[in-house]
Amino acid sequence: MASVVERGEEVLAALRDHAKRITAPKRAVVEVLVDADEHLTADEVTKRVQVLRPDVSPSTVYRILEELDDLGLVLHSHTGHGAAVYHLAGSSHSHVTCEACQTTFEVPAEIYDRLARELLATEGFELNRHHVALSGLCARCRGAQS
Amino acid sequence: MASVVERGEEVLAALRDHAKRITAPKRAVVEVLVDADEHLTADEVTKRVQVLRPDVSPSTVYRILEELDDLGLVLHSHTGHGAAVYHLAGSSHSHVTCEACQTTFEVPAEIYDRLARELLATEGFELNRHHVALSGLCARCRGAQS
DNA sequence: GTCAGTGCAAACGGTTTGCATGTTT
DNA sequence: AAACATGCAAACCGTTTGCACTGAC
Repeated sequence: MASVVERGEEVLAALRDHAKRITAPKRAVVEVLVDADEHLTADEVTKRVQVLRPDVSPSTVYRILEELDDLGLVLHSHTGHGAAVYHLAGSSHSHVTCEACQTTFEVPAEIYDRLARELLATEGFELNRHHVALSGLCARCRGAQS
Repeated sequence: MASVVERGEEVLAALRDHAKRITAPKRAVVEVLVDADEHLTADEVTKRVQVLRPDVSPSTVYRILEELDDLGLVLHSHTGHGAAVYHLAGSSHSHVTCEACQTTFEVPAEIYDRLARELLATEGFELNRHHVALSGLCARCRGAQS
């Protein structure tokens, strides 16, 4: 596993390779994403970026996230409630979001394998494992149910 | 399979049972949903309702859809792009949405069964099969890819 | 007559965009 | 210097809400 610094450098190198300019806001966004353990909304990314660089604007963060997304360096997923969440591309994973507490969890992408195969075989539908988070109840909220 | 008229009456009866009032806008929304073959966004429902009753407002349609949803008479699902889609509750189904053409398709809920079992066993996560639509490429768009 | 339901308009959250300015190359 | 990236503010889409009024019961 690459170190945090290495991952950040990789991302910046990929930007350079695609003839994108390396700017202070981009460095900050990449740093925030590399350091993030969880999945962050654009707004959370913005807030963390602004700790480092107070005058980076939300729209710039959106534009940077979109650029990184287009290059496949970042993935976003929709949770069926509220804002999309972003994270660095890397290990193949999928998401599930708890309808009660709104937490998004990663689950191994392999769990989708059979589903993906069946969808392809029966419907000709090619599943994108990361673009939406499945919805349901997490263990904790399931336990806490009234 | 109940006829279109019967389904509408069932829904209205359920409203009555829950001490909800039966109003012209509600009748129109139910009629639109019963007649709809596809999955409709709130906006599409509104437009169709307004053919019957021009001064039903969008907010009323949202409120009615929410009421029907709360009572389990209507289901909505989020597609990872744009507006949520609504349809009458009934046969158990799940949805997949094509990222290219934005069409939402129904697929048998049983396709999710193994996934649901594995999520429950390994993560303690209880899948809600209808609340989000899986994302990917439909057969047609997969073929048309450049 | 009462109260739930409605229409309207305004607010909302999340995201995108136009434009003038700033910064990387 | 040229092109791209940024900040700001305004627009945008989908949805929700406050309020005064209407209509179902």
